[in-house]
Amino acid sequence: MKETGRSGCPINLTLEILGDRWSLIVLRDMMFGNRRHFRELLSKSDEGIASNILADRLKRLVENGLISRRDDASHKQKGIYSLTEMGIALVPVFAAMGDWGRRFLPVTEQMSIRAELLAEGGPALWERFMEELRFLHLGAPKPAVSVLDELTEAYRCAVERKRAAEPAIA
Amino acid sequence: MKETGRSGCPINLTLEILGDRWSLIVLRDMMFGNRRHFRELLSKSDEGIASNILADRLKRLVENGLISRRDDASHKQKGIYSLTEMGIALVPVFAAMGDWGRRFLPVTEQMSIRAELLAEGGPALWERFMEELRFLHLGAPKPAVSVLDELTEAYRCAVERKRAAEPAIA
DNA sequence: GCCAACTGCTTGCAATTCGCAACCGGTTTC
DNA sequence: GAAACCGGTTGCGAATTGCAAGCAGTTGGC
Repeated sequence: MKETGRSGCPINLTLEILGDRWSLIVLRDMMFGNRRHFRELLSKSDEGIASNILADRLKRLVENGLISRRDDASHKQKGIYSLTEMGIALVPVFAAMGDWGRRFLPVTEQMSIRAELLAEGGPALWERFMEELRFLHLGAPKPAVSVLDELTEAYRCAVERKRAAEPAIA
Repeated sequence: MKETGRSGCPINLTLEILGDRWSLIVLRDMMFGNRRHFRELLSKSDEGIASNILADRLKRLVENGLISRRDDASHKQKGIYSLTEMGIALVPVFAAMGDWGRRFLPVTEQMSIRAELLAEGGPALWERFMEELRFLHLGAPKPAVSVLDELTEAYRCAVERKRAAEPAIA
């Protein structure tokens, strides 16, 4: 996590920045859940990140150039976190990790639907998704269709199906 | 790192297993450096992993099914660690991470040559590499050509070039 | 104008993990 | 017979983590 490592290997340097339990979780929520505020990231986290950890990771991610922070014009205390191009470029990494995880780990069906779609779509879909993230986070032109909407809708449907199939648990 | 997380998200589960500073380093050395013994992984590590950390990670990786351990017939004390199919399937993840790292982080030229080749080769090359890893680690048939040799040779050449260009440092 | 709810964090503290170094019994080599 | 090598283990101080509580300033509803 600290930049004290001595190897210039891409894998090593990547792990020095992202090799912990929470950094990629935060980025995942910003990317796929479109969470942009501190409280959003804190309270809507499926994994229950602690506020001090979240504050530390956001600071570190800003320092490392993966995200940026600006004040929210509508609320003097709110800050808005945005992905940078460096953060957006992690889409293929998430796609690869998600695909691996859904194949080998005990994922829940509804949580893995997005990973499945992303894997099926391949690099072409990733590029469209990245274009959309550039619109949402960097003010680039709005793409014609929303990949995020498709992923989110598929996830919502999967949750709905699950809920219908097991009403006792819900 | 502990499996106490509560989300069935593929990314989260992947991070619970691999989300630390060393696990992927160990796998990288086994995969790209063909290091199979404890001492090999310990002393030839560019990053200088500590022996207790290495022992812990190897144990955990075995427990999680990413690698396996068997005794070396040629030496009563040696153990041989092998990648499982689950570990070999991380090739696309390494490719994505390596490509991202080499684009956005201060990598050294010679260390990033393999990441570059892997990114350029795309899924077709990754599959050939995985086939070779299945040969090296799982006893599958030997492929006609060795991707690992190509990557290693390219790396060796890059080091050689570097050494020739800056003899004072070497 | 007033109060409750909400904002992004910070602080304190206990428990876990990390990183370093030294060490260990057994094995192989020379 | 000695030295090097084998895969780890142990001890220990430092850093990190996770949890809970708290905080000053801001906003929205009435």
